[in-house]
Amino acid sequence: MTDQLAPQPEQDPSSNAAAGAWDGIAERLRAGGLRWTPQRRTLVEVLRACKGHVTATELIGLCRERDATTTPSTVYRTLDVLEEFGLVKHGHGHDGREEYHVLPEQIHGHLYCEACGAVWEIRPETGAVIVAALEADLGFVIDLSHVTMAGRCEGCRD
Amino acid sequence: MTDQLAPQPEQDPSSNAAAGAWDGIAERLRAGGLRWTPQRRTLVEVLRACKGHVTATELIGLCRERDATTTPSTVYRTLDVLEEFGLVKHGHGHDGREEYHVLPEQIHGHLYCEACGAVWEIRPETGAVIVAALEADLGFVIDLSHVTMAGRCEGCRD
DNA sequence: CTTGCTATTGCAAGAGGTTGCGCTAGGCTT
DNA sequence: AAGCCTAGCGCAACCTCTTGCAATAGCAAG
Repeated sequence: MTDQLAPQPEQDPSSNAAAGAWDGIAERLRAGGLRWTPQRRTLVEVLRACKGHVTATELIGLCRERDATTTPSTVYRTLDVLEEFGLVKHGHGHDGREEYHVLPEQIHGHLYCEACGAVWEIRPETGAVIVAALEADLGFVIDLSHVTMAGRCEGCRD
Repeated sequence: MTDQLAPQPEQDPSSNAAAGAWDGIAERLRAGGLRWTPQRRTLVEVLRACKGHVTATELIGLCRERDATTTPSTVYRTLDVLEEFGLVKHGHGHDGREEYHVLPEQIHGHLYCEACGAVWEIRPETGAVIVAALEADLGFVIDLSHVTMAGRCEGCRD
């Protein structure tokens, strides 16, 4: 189950780009009748320092480093709120566990190799082909980043 | 979160086709040094009566109807064994929960509409396009049936 | 039929995630 | 500066799934 051995793995060039996207949150929350609490502040600080993908468990761990009193339910609920504001987006890894995409700039899908455990990114052009195929078929517009598809990478198919 | 409202939902024409595929299991298990136990018998009886897809939770419930002493860990472990024999195949629903495909005759993917909750099947031809696109891109061979992709169906995209 | 090896079982504990509920405390109003 | 309304918090309980371990029971051999 070891990860990140892929020949062409997770590239994150403009990682924490648009870091300023977080700037107005306190105000944006209040504008919607929501509140800016210490717990939310902690989670947002953690997320600002994240690039790409994080699992919910990792986020809870990181929050606890800053505030040992962090409770899981609060983190999950805050993530739901942030998702409504478009600041994070949740998905499911190959095993169904939750993982969050921070600042989903460029939507891309993921492939998990069941044999070597590596995770690959689907190139945007290929993703576009997939999305187009489904739209042509059923008129369905999919969110390619919601799930990690499983299979076998080039080097692992017997 | 109600399901099965799709205009073109889950069709299962030859549902429990190849029901005979279950016939030799006891012997096949023994041939591999494994054992035929009452618990496995119960689960297989339940599976024989299933068509298409079932969640792990549903299976545990159905087993308990036949044998109230059924324990979850045994069911999960038996499902793993049956999967190695190709009799079932596990995947993950849109929310990451496990679901099993019984007698995976024709591999097909699923789409979940986040708005209306309906589940749609991806037509084999469309699935082939998707698989081909990924193979051409990265040489990756995916298992389209492992996950349920999420998005919005024709009637639900604003 | 009895014996013995070991695959399986059931239990208990634990990890990840969700939910209902009473109390706390943001933050707008006066 | 004080008060009120209610969003959000922490807790406890529950659900799904996994894993380690000791005891049980298939089943093949004698």
